[in-house]
Amino acid sequence: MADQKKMVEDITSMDVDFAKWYTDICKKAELVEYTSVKGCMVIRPYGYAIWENIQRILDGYFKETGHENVCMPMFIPESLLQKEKDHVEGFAPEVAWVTHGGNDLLEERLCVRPTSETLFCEHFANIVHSHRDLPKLYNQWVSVVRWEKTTRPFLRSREFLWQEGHTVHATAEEAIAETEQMLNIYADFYEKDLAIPVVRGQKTESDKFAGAESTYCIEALMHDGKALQAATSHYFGDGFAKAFGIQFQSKENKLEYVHETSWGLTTRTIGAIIMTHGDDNGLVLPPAVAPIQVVIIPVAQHKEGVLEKANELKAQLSKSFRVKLDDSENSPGWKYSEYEMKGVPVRLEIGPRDIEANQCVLVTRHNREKTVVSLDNLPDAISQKLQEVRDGLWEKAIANRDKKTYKCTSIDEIKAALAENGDGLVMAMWCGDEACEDKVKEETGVGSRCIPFNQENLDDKCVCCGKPAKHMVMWGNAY
RNA sequence: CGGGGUGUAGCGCAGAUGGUAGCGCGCUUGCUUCGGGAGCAAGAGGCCAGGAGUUCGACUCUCCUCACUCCGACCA
Repeated sequence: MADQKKMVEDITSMDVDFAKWYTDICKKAELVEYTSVKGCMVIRPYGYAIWENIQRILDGYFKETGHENVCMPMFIPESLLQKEKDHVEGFAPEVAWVTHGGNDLLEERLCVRPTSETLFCEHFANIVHSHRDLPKLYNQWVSVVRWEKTTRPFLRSREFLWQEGHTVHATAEEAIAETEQMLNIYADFYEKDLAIPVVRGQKTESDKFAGAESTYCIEALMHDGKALQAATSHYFGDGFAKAFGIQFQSKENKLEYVHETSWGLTTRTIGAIIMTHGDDNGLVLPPAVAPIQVVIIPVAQHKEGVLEKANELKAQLSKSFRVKLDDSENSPGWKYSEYEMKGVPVRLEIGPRDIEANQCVLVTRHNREKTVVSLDNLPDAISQKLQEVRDGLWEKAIANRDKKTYKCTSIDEIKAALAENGDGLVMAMWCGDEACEDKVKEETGVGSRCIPFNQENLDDKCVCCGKPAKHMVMWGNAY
């Protein structure tokens, strides 16, 4: 035992090299594998199972709030994409084009959807005629393609999975309410289900979605102090409606344009989970989306009765939880490390001594605490442990965010805070002028992430120019 | 897209001045083990990223391409 090996081999420590640590986790926890197409990765069964859980939960929230799923084509004719000027300008640099069908050159090239506003608009124009047709609350779970220059698993791939919601409404008020509702659904999902704290806010003019009137977002802080846009929700006003001719007859028999929204969340969420909760032993998954919530490790499984008991527990617990029993020939120690690497929230150890005493050992992943519990009322004990993991993750994430949130009233203060404590979220006042936004980024390296809904008056003056401040802005270095 | 780094067995790496490839882990089989990555024994596994040169001969030298990766710029 004295020359016991490192618990987990080949994971770079997160404090040594966070980026390397991240890719190590992605590969060693068997979430992704690279392919021969740059920037396009295989999401492996364990990684995809996380996504399936994310989908299942979110889709439930969408349905509860009256949304329906649809599926649009993956190709957009160039002429359709070009109907909204800002939109096409925003996306043109990163779209992939299909130019041939078989051996024949297409008359009009087709873009592989980078997002589907234009397709939805074309469709809405066809099906919306009367105020009785409104609202239309649609969503789709698909993949989109953006030809990114540099790529990273989950955080930036050329093809990624997401859901994009698209809705049209009779009034601006209704559309704005929808935008806010969806942002709150995302925020609750992140905070309650994923145990990732987020800041809700609005993007500045320069940072909003191409073609949107206003863009809202939730921003999360990763363990290394960088910010990550976790989800967005856009209000389009009637801009797209006018470009695409989406009109309806109102009760007053007037022809009016619809008001539109869109909102999305991507597989990047898996990256957020990894970078918020993971540690040097591997992944740590919030119970709500963990493909395996409880892993049962039989100890001395060759001995009489051990596997039988383990199977019995598995059958019992599978009624309430996602359970795996690992009865492979690997040693118990190997299994402990393996499932820690994979982030399984609760481990259940059962051996001859336990069976004799009618007990088992439960170990929570985030703190590796071991508890001996009775086999009576085991489901209750597990429920409690899963809740402990979720709450433990939340507290850890909140503590990290508090530690890395800096309130500053001058450029020098920003520089000093970042130099002293490393990357983090900088809260500072802003006059609303884009020149100041750019200058802060230039001088301190942190860009504006959003204007948080939760405003605090840190100062009367803009952190940059000293003129009267309009908002507190959250600044940060982002993924 | 700009600047670095790396491509040799599934993974991590070694291969001085050119001579046809090795180590650890993993994998397979057998036996012994089993409460924090077990031990012994016998095995399997390589177009040295790809292409073009130089050379009697290239993993090794030259050029080109590609991929991965890190740091910037940009983005979900």
